[in-house]
Amino acid sequence: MPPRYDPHGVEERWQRTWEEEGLYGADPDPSRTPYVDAHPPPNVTGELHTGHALQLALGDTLVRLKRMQGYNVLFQPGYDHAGISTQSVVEKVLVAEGTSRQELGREAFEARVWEWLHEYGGKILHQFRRMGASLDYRRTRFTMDDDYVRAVMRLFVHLYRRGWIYRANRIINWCPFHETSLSDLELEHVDVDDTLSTIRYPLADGGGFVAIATVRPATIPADVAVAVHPADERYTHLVGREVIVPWTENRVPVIADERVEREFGTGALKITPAHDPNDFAIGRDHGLPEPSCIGLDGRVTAAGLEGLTQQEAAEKVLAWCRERGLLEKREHYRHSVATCERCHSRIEPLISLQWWCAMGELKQRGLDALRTCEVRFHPESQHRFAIDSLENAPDWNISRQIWWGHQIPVWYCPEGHLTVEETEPAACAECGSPDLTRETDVLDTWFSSALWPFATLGWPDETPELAYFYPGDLQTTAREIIRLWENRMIFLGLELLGEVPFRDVIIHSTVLAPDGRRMSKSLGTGVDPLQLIDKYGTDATRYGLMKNSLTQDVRFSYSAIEEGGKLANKLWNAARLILTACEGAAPAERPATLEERWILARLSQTQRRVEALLAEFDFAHTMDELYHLTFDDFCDWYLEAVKARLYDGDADARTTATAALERLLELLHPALPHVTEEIWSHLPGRETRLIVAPWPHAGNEADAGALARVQEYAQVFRRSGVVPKLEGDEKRIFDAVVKPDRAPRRENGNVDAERERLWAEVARAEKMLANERFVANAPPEVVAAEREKLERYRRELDAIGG
RNA sequence: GGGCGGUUAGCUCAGUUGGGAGAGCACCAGCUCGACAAGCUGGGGGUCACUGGUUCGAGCCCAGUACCGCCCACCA
Repeated sequence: MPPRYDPHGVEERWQRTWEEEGLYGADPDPSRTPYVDAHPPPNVTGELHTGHALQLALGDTLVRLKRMQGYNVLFQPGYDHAGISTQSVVEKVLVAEGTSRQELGREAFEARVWEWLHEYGGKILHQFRRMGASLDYRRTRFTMDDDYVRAVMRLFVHLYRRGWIYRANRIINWCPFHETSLSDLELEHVDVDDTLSTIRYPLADGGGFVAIATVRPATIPADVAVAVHPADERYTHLVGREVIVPWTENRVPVIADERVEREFGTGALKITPAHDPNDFAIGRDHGLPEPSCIGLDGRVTAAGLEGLTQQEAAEKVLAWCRERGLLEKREHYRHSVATCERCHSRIEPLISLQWWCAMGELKQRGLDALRTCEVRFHPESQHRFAIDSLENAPDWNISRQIWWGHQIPVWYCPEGHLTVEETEPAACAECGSPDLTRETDVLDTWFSSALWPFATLGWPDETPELAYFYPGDLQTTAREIIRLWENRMIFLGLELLGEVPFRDVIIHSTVLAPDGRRMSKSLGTGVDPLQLIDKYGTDATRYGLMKNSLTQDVRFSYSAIEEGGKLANKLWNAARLILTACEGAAPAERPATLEERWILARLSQTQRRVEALLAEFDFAHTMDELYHLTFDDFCDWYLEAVKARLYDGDADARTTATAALERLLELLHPALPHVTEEIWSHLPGRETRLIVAPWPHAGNEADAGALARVQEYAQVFRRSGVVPKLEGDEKRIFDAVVKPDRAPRRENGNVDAERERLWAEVARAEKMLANERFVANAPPEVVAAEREKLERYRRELDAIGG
């Protein structure tokens, strides 16, 4: 065993060994209790980032604990086909090759995507392996696998027959680059500098005008009304009259609606239902028409402006207004606009025929499960957020106009009848026409992701896996996908299988860059976890990420990773001492010494503490406990106390030390799997791997405080230089650990300073105890604790001759 | 605008029903004593963001303010 622990090579070797020996695998076994964590499938084109790394560290730590505790653990891996993301990546390749998706045509494009995926996709699961994630890789699933596609089709047909899927014209977010609709959740809002124009709409019956403010004059040709707030006295006399829209010179009504902000602009709002979500809602409620003046390519279609960009059209319209004295003013205006989160094109709100999933009953079932805590989000604040999100969930736009994805299983006949089947029907269900055309839209990626916890187990077939592993137990995810994913898995699990897919959802912290900003490639603030693994090792990276994971947002910290590296090295050297000090010593029989009873008690105590912390998913404090157990208790006190006997060849000391080390390794394994398994393999007589070693039973903790007095006196000695009066075992341990004869000589000043400090403490405690109100009002145990402290300070003062 | 989190040592963060301000890193000093210099021991360093309140006593509880951040919404 070399004097330094080097994770390189060791970690990858164990990752291979565990997987090859089938120790990650889980199969149905009715004699054992299952524990299931269906890990969020990353994008098939994705790369490991710190969010994944933290997510894996948390999930894997818990799953390893459960495995040791005897559960039949299924940690489910897989990929998501990630519709728009993947299509974008491949399209970029095509552009670089001088061709395009349109040129290839749909079928060839899809083939090309598969080709690309076979070559470049799916690398991220190899990166998951580098995190030591004990996923059952044999069971890797892809949301475009044949079986999975069948599950998605079944879901669509199921929901359609339930009457919850419908087709309707609504205003949607249109991405002109990807040429598809996007859900609200796929947008990114960015601030832009813009111009706010105030334009006068003359009253049709003469006698003045109404001025409105707009940032999009190009949409004026599609105006169908001007709206004012019903309580706005400036305008009440105009409601019901008509104004003339510039450029088109159409007559439109002035209407009253409470959604108009009186304070913004002039307090009057032009209504363009076809190109603004808010206007769309107002228009529908007032029964207004919905003419359009902008096409799918983002260009203007209005009469006289055909084919112009919106910028060009705006200038023409504004010039028209200026000539007629209708342009009141133009001013700089900074506001946020919606962009596509993938390509950052500006989103066009358009009215379009789309497929929708009604949320009514599904939402209700999900809410019931959340409110009764059948599923619990952790921390509690995220549980409330999940409920709020679901309560406010609008109907779900499930169709996308892209090519990479699950094509919607709807066929149209020439008569316009719809046939909805899982597989291609021979004829129209209504008129029998064999002339069928399939819907070209594909489904929203999250529609298929929502099946993950059960489609991975074989649903809709009644497989042994589904029967045994469903419902699962755990989900570990990021905050931003609670609405996109978690809530939908919950209500679909209830709808399709009658049970929630998991009990607990850990919402982990967001890892911010060291400077406190969001980690992002474009800001250059990202930290690459693979580089961390290369530099510090996987165990250190896992430890460091989990150490700082307590609050909602947490800054990345290199020093926390380094701390993990030190912990691994410390452990390594503790093992080196125990294993090399007295090789080949003969066994003997003697009662356990004070320090031996103490360390075993401390190990049990920490174990129970760790179990309690992990039951509450408190990983940060778990790391803290493990660190101090290893450094302070195990190395600095216990090993220092028994070291001499180990070198003297005391076989009992070695036996106990090895047993204590085993316990320590077991406690540390879930968090630091590699270094612990490596040390474990050096222990004599190992028959099983640590990864599947049984989690220990908590033992006797009576002696956990046995060294308290020695530790107190060590403090006093180290500060004052006065050797305390101790006897027997206590003196022996004190001498071995503190080594008073080797300590540097102290000047009298040290004694005086320590004496002064203790006197101050005594005075403070005496004052508190003399305070009648304190003694009367404070809880008895607090008063008792204060008396104990006072006694301790007096004892320590006595020890240094105060 | 809404929701949530944060503000404690130079940095990253703990601080468990209110009762002696902590850890790791960094810094300084001393230790090569048969595991580990990625070590051991000690030390310096804090107006616990601010204001007010409750209390014998507040980092912690209450009210308010400021600033930082994450998520959501979108007033055209």
